[in-house]
Amino acid sequence: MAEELSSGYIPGDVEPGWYNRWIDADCFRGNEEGTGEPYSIVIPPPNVTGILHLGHVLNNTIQDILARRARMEGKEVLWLPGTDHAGIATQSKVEQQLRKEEKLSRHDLGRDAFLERVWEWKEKHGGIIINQLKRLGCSCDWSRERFTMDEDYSEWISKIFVDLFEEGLIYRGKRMVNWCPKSLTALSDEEVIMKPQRSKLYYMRYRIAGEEDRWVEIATTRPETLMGDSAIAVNPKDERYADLIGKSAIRPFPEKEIPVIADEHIDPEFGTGVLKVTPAHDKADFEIGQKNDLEIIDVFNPDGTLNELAGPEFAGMERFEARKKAAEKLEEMGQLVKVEDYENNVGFSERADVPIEPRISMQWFLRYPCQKEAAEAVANDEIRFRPERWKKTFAFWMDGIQDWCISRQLWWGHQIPVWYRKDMAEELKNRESLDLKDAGANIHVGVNPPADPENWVRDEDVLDTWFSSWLWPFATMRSSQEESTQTLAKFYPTADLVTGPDIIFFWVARMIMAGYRWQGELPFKNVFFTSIIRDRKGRKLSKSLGNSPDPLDLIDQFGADGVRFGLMRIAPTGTDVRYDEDQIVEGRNFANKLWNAARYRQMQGPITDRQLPVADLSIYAIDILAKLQKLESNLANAYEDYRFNELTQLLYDFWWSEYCDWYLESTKGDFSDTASEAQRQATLTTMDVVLERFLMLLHPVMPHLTEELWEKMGFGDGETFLMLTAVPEESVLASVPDEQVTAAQEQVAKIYEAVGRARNLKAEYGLGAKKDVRFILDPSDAAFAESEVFLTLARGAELDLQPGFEAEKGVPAALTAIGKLFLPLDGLIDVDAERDRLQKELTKTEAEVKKVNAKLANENFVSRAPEAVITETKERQKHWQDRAAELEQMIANLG
RNA sequence: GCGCGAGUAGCUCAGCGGUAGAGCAACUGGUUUACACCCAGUCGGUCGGCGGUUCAAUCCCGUCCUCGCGCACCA
Repeated sequence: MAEELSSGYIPGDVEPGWYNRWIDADCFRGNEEGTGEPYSIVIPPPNVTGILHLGHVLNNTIQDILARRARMEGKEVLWLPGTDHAGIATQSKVEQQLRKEEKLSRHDLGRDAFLERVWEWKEKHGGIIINQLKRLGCSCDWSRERFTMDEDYSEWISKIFVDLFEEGLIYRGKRMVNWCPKSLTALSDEEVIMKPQRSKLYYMRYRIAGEEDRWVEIATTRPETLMGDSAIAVNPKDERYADLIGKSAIRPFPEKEIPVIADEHIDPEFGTGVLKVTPAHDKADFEIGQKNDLEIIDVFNPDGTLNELAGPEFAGMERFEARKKAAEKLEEMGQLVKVEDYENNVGFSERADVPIEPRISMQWFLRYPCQKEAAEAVANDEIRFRPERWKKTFAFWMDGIQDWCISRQLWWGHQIPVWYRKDMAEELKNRESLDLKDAGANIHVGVNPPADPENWVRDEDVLDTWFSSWLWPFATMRSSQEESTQTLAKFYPTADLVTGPDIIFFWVARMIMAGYRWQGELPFKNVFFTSIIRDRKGRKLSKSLGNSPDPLDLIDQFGADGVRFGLMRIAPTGTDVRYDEDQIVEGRNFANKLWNAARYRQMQGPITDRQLPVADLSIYAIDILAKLQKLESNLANAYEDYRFNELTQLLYDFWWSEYCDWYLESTKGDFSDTASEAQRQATLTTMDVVLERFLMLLHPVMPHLTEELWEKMGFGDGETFLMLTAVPEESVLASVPDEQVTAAQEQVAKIYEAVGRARNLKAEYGLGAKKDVRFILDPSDAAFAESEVFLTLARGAELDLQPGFEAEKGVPAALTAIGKLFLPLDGLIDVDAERDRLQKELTKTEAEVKKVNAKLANENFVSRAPEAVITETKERQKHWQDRAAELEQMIANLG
């Protein structure tokens, strides 16, 4: 029921209450038995360890807007939420805590005890981000919340591993991988970030074996790996070194004779044109090694320190320490020629932010399934990417797709469902490769463990977290045991996926392939890519820079609705977003503006039945209703194109400018003692119609505030929720003839324009605040009858209609759309000031005349431009010419 | 190196063939039937540079400059 509004909107008093009421009433439930057209989104699962940052706010606000809009279109909506287990991030957080608080490593605890700790940690902190999403107002169906380590979900992981293994797409092999010496695990190519580094290029010389004082010079950035050199290589076409091929060089330490070989890969232009070949520590070198059957000498330990193979003085030394030491040693031996500054790109571990080591190790790899289907679906727009340009990025990656290293040397995650027979385990572990044809008596690959587990040992590794996320759209809707479910039948494929372009390969591409592989169809129809939020200086938001505001602080300060609205106004249309707190302030201000406009309405009397009295509608009422109608169609277009900034701006402009600044102000006279009851009722009804419809339109963006006003104003019946109310399809102006609407809008536009002129005149003469001024109008239409509203808006006491009025010299005047307007100033006439003012306007007008004349004087324009453009230009010419003539006359009259 | 995107008012950004727009900031003036988280007014732009297409270019094309991003990578 209607309830009085306070003078300022306090979001903190309103928002949490509404969220609880929605939850209690089960408003977010996606009903698989519902009859409405289905609309579904799966949330990009945030890390269970994570806390909300602005990127999440942006992303989830968009999803919430889409979900709420769909509900109000009468659709059956499912927004399915959840979190992922974030293997490396979570494990290292718990390890860190363990080290700090108990001085223990995970190995001290052992696998099972450690995992128990992780689960404890998850129980304690895992709900944080979910609660933060709730505070934002996200209308997720929490009854369906999923976690990638849930039992059901985990079964899926084993199942797909087994499927892919049996299909021959998963294999184990000894390969060069990206090794993170800090997290002590292999990483996929996607988890390596190339960063330019200021390095040094070391020029060193190796002696040629069997020759008197002959040396060969080699340039390298990594002298610490020279102990692992097993050859040096030159380009076969490089004449400088042709005679060396087949000979040997002496590796300085540990001293050893290594062959000089020829390989096309070597660029004669780079450095000295000679490459030291370290097959164990460089991807390219590894390949050269394979081709030439070179020895692989791994001189590193997994943690990035050097081992005994590097020699006793290097063993145990950290890799960058060893770099210095190796250079010093070469120097001492007289084999360091020079050192140059050099900038090169070095791969860093995305999570641990340390340089990765290319390292040979035994890992599981996946050849992607359904590549063709995925590539085609995006190429032919069955799955639409927005903005479209990401299609290209996707296609490019799909085209050069590499096998995916899916094993991780971690404990937290889905353990690989492979068991080795105990007595064979060592031998199998070291086997160069392993795949389908090796399975059988000694290797068990299955969802369930072998029947006699005591005779088997399980592969210790876990799977990449993304190996679980790529199943998200369907594995959240049915278990691996079920053929289908009602939920899946109703809501799969999902409609929209909202995510960042930074995970287009990590997640989006893989989900598409998984969708085709296990569901036989695409997982979503549209992908909307948001972008990265930066600060005003264009830097990425990050904790270490301290430029990343805590969204919860912002919500406390400005309200969730204010944050949502503010962020949407700067939402990306394809590029990065520059975050600016002023925008959030604007969001809050807008909420307050709406609140107060509702409050004003409330002060004028009880709510009406919202049946427009067509015969009594003023031109201003018709105008605002027409603008509301226009707003609805503009909004529909903006939604169609996922233009969130535009739709927010449309809502803002309509309400603040069109409704509050103009319409609401124009009605103030309707509530005076002299106004008729019919007039008053017509205005109140118009206001109610506009406000009610506007609350519906705004609701997806500002759910709490709109729901509150809906209730407090008394629009609902006290039982239903605005969020579940369908927006009527019928236009608010359906009962008014089009010609009448057009005529009213034209007239109102003229009056508003003239009001602007009048205000301007007042301000120019320092009377901006005065209300008792008298205007004289020489009207262009003798039937002019809108004096009252004109005076309300322009704040004047009298509008004296005097056709053909001739002013005294120096009386300020302005040309308006409704006629020539004068502002008589008793005894205050300043002829010079008025002349200057008019002259200024004349100058501007003449510039316009000149522009338009030039255009019409151009024969090419007149003969080739479309008729409509020429007509319009001629009209404009007349308009400016008339105006200039009148201004000239006015100036002449001043003497 | 290849590809993508951006450069419009002091700031954050819209507009993308036919009279350059908003909000903030600045300045002037204001308590008026809600709102100072407010109201009214003003100032402010060779739309990154240079060419081209067109009757007409901020918008299309080419090229260059600056910045950001992605991919690849020469040790």
